Amino acid sequence: MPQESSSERMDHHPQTVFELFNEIGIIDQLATTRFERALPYGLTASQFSVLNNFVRLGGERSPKQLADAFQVTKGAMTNTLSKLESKGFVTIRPSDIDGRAKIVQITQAGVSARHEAIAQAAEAMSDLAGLITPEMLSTLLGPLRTIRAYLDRNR
Amino acid sequence: MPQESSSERMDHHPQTVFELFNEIGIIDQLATTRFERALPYGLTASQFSVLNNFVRLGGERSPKQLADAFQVTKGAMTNTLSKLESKGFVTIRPSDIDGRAKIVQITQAGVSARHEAIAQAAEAMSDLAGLITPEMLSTLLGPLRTIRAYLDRNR
DNA sequence: TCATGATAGTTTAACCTTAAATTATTTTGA
DNA sequence: TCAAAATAATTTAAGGTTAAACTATCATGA
Repeated sequence: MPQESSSERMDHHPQTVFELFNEIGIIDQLATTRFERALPYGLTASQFSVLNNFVRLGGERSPKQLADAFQVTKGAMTNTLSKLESKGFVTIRPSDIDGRAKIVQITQAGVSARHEAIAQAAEAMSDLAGLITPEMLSTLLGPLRTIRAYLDRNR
Repeated sequence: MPQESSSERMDHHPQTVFELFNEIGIIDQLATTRFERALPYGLTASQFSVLNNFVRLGGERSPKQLADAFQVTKGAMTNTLSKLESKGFVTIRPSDIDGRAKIVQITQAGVSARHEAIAQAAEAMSDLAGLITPEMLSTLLGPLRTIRAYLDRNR
């Protein structure tokens, strides 16, 4: 008899789902603020993410690819990349094979900046590594990835 | 022998902490966008939260109390409340006992708007109630509350 | 081939947020 | 009592984001 005795528990379920997103929203805000305060060169979290992505994955990417990877609009990525370019942390050149596209590449200065950023951010976040145990992490990451993937698929 | 054999696993710990906040950030963005699309009267998530808070907890509160409760600056709350006031969903009057303070109260129209918002948001989020099981919820909420409380205490 | 539609990137306007400066009022303590 | 500090709310400036409009370039298929 599916969904028969759903009254008591299911009635509260939407409320706690709402609460889940509420906690997530507050954590995002507090963690982002804390993180950005620690970043050098006036880097924002978005700018750092782009640098980090280039160092971790290597290679070159177009603004469109970056926008998709970071779930922001193309306009937002145009803005982020122009900030990074004026700081000398990326170069942007037109694509040879697609006249509409551009190609973004990290510079040596960008690699260094990312390195410093990692160091200072790790410093600022080190207390959290004490609070958040590896057990908590593995407990949280799985379900959160599932939720993120679903929201991403169905937007 | 505490933290002796920490090399392998602990070396990855900061990275996964970072990944945790990354997942949280993306979920927040996707969930907020989805949620706000469903809200009536052009309500933002912030505006809805204020209405919801008044309905759930009742009573009256000052802008400062609301700002603290929702982790935003007083300036942001001034903005949110003025939007709600111009929509007729709250009233704002000066306090009798403290000349610096104001007192905010929800209106009947505000209560109705919140009711409609709940209904439409539940509709838009109903698929998530299927994905996010009660077990996932109880698994996630505890640790997330711990992290949120810590970040809140140490900002 | 060539018109139509799709795609990449930029720009603009609108909105929300923070941080800081400002005004007004209350609280504190010498 | 009263000057100094603290508090409440607003305003301003600056920054980031989205959505939509716009330009330029490619891809499709009749």
